[in-house]
Amino acid sequence: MMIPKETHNKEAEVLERALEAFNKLTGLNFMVEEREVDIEGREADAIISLAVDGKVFRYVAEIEKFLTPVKINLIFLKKLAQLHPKRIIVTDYINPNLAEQLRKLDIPFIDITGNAYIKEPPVYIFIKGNKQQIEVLAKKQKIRAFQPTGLKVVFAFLCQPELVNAPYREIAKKAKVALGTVGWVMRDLKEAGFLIGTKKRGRKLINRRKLLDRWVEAYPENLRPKLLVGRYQAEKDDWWKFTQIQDFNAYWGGEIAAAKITQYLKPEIATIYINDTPTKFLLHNKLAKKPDGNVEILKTFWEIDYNWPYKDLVPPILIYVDLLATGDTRSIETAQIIYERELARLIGEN
DNA sequence: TGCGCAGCGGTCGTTACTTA
DNA sequence: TAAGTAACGACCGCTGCGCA
Repeated sequence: MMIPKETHNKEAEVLERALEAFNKLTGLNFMVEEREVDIEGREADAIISLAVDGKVFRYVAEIEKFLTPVKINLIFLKKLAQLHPKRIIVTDYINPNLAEQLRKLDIPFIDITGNAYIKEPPVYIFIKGNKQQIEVLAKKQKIRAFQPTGLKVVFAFLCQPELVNAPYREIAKKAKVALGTVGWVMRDLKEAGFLIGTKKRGRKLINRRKLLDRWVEAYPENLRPKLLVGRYQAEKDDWWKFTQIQDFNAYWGGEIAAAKITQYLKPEIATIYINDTPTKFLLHNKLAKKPDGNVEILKTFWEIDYNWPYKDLVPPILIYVDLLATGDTRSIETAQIIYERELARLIGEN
């Protein structure tokens, strides 16, 4: 995929400034050894090294802008999969919550305000709480493909890649969006390097893994909150084992769906996607409204018939993203299992 | 300091027009 | 005639200002 020169310059600036801030604050010397290197067939932003007491620690620097909790969980997944040994996140700003999350997952980072986490025994550095600088390096671009309606279209494409060759009207129907939206999303996906071709020559979705990552980052922020009907509390923990969810025109998502597929997880939060108003479902399962309850009900947003044997579960992409959004280690590990079993073939990694 | 209102900008749906 | 594009308007959310 072609990456604009401007993007490279901004990433280089983030790296320079993060190293400068770290060195100034700690008195140590982090330096760039190589830029844009090929590591195990994947392009990495840079190799940086830190020399302490005659020892040199080398890291693959991954320059990330606008870090979110879900993005961190994705990074953790790659760490689990051992895609890059010893990677360090270099970013513009890490707030104290994100810093704690990174430390818990043992992911090293530095940012341009001097926040940092490095654990290389006997070296241990953890700096958080440095305030974000007012000037912003780059404004977060609003791309329609990753706005609420765009996310619905991209979800339909990820679940049914052949849908990109359907007429816009059919895409609009399957993704439950307006016709005009499809045109905007197609344009965005082409510009971002996720779609090639024309209706005449045939369109094709490319860089699907990266597209999935972008969707997973954007969904919890831009679409999921709009789907939430409410949170509820059940009388018993195992209530869900006795419910035929299809009778209510609904699907299990998140931890319950993951538990049913993998038997690896003991569900703590029940996520339900429902087509109709949930009144009958609530009454039947004796669910009471509670803001911090462990049952969350969301509206469905797709009309595609996903081809897999679990008719009472949401498509696996949705299970994957809901697990990543919960954030605990076991859920992230389960997300990785779902990815390997159900998603890798879908996005063409096998 | 907190609340409410107004204005503005962005998003998205509808519809009409263009193109093949 | 079907499919894609563009224009327009409605709606929603954010921000800033004024008032209590």
